[in-house]
Amino acid sequence: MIGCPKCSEVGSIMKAGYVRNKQRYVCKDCNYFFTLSDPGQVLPRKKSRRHQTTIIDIAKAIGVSNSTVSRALHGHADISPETRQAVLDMAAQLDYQPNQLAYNLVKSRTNTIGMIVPEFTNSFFPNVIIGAHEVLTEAGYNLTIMQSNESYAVEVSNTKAMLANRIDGLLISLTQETNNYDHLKVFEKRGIPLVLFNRVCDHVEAPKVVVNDFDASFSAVEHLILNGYERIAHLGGPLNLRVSRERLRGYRAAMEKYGKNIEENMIIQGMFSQQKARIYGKYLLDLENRPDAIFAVNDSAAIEIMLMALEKGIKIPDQLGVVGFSDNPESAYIGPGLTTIRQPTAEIGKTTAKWILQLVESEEEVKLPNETVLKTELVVRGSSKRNPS
Amino acid sequence: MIGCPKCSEVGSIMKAGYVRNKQRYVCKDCNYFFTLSDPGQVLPRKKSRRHQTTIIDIAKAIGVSNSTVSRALHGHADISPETRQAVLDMAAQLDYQPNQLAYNLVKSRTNTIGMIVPEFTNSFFPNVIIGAHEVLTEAGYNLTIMQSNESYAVEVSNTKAMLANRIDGLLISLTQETNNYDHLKVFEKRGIPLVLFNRVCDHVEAPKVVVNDFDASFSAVEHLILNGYERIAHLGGPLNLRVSRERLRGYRAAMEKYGKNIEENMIIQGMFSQQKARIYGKYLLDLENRPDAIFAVNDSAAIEIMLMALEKGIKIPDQLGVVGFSDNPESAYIGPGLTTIRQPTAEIGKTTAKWILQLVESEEEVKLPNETVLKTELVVRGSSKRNPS
DNA sequence: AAAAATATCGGTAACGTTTGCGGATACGTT
DNA sequence: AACGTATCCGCAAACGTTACCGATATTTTT
Repeated sequence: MIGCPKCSEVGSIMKAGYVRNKQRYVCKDCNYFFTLSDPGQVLPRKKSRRHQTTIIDIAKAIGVSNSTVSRALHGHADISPETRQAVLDMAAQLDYQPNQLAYNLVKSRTNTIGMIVPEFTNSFFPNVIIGAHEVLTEAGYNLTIMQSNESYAVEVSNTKAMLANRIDGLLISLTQETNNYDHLKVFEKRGIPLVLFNRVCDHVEAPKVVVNDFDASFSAVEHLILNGYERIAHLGGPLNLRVSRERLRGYRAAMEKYGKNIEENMIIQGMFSQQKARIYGKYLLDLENRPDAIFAVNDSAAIEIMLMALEKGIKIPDQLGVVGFSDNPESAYIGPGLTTIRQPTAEIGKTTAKWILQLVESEEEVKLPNETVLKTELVVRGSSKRNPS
Repeated sequence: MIGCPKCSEVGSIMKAGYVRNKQRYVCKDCNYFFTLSDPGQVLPRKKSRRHQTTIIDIAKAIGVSNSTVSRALHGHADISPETRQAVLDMAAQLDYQPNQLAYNLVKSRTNTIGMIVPEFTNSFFPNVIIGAHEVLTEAGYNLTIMQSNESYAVEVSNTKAMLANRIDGLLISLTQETNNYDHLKVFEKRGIPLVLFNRVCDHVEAPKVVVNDFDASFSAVEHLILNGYERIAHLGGPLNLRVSRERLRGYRAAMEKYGKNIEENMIIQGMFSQQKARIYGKYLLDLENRPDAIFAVNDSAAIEIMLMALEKGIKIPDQLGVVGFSDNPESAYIGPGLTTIRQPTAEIGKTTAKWILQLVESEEEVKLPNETVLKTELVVRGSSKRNPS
């Protein structure tokens, strides 16, 4: 028979359902519900995870309280040299590694900066990362990188993950699809600093780090014009990105300044991708009255065009001038060399990182949004060097 | 007069020093020490940090317990559809974002894989990252990347940071300086899975993902020999890395198979760096009896040599054959094109990630260390194509 | 209708730190 | 003897979640 664990009564026990597949009883006398611990059952299995030595382990080992250990490990005051040394020794002996998770939880900060980039395939973003990584590491911060893969949906999910992981600040360069910025406004609302770079937008109150796209574009097109090209096409990026708009503006401004006719069918604004570049390039080169120069939004596209021209037997730079953007490593070596705009990639990364550090480490919230414009450089190579005809 | 907070005695209170600038008292009767809370003092200042809405906020808002909210948010059973919906609605209304930190702390896992790479400047590691990133993201894991900058000290500090952040697993490619592996053995000791790739070592019990360096090297040198080159130099990497040793072995094997004399002064094993490559290249090209071909450890070095040869008026491939390793983007375009070994970079990343996922998600600890060897491909371009003389 | 099973929910220890506040001693000073 | 100062250390409450276990309320079965 079963007895009540409380009143020890035996006669008044009744079944009372199941809970988690275990028979449950109730004592009608004292109205006490209980289940019987199954003696045949294995003990609650020990955590399979190996036990990591904690502050408490150290405390027990040398007979002090955990607060003392904590203070000793962090060089606080209020502790005697002897105890401190004892703690340090024991920590080494037990191979103690602090649990950053617990630390982060209680401090509500992670010492981690998040970074979301649209792609990794061009050399641009890796180089930006190098720069940012350098100054963040220097300042004692970690860098967590995510890749949105040029997809708005992925970008949104990335920002959520960043939020959940409680990063201290976010560096982000938008995808070519991004038209809605609510996922960024969440950061404002929560007071988590944000810095945009390269692919920025105007609808978010945050510092932005960009290059002088307008000037760069202008000088590129001007360079083409001064080399005697007349009918210059522009293969641009998606217009929701400010870089694309600025580069288009620069293109138009230069054309207008020199009185060149802008043929609208020779301006293409499209997505960034190798495949699209090929399609657009083919379109331009197959025009019955094809352009004598092309200013492309990036080097990948420019190189596609150069390769295509090579196939078609179009001579570069004599019959076709080409200028790219970003100075990829391969651009220096392809054919006669690709004229392009060199961006200060590492500098962009460093500047972005410095901004976020200022924001993260400032007590006040009064930092005004600002915009840093870095300088690019026109690198003239063979693909556009022709004597003015 | 002051009364004792304990025995309410009034006559027996005496001053007993200060503690933190506050007058301290002792009751001679009950021997109770106390200080008086200063009523004029400001209340403990509110946390300046903005309050993030938590599970408890939701629970209070709709009058249930936090455990109910937790269950509702995670799609657990034991919850009615109505409550669940109410929780979900309130969560949306309060703009609740789960605190991954707390989650990680209680679960003792972070859903994050760490990755340490020696450098970012070549395209190799970024491409590996792309591959790893893809499968990890797919599996719901985050990827935290750190860069050791080819420095052993930085690598050690990186591993400590990874440990502190309680990553679930580590992917690592060693620096050229790394000779001691104690920092990796810590991971074994703690049962944290580890996968090495590319720059692996033999002294750690962990899966390794590499390419068939020996075969690749062999075929590269063989290719040179079949193109009529006789006196082939090898510009290799540091010998503590297995890749360097394997490539050297492949070089020797090919030379021996075809009965070529190996001139030991034409084998250089050195550090990876642009500067070193220039120095070693200059040495080789300045030899009074200079080699007629050079097999370099990577494309950067090979390209340095090609540029230097160009300066010196040495014709490629007629007077000098060059083969690199890794197929950087620029290699296809430089001069006559650089013959090189293409590595399946994305594949390396994916394989590495799959391994770590298996290890992380397996309950058992019995996964034997293994080694995955991926295949490379010899890409023949102009820098080595000469008819056998 | 009593007894048993089911469906929902709450209470409360963990997880590993940090930190404010106060206790306890030792020693020096009126 | 009474008081002041300084040093060192412990208590316990956070931080936000999860999960085990027990407790009701409701439905189903006998």
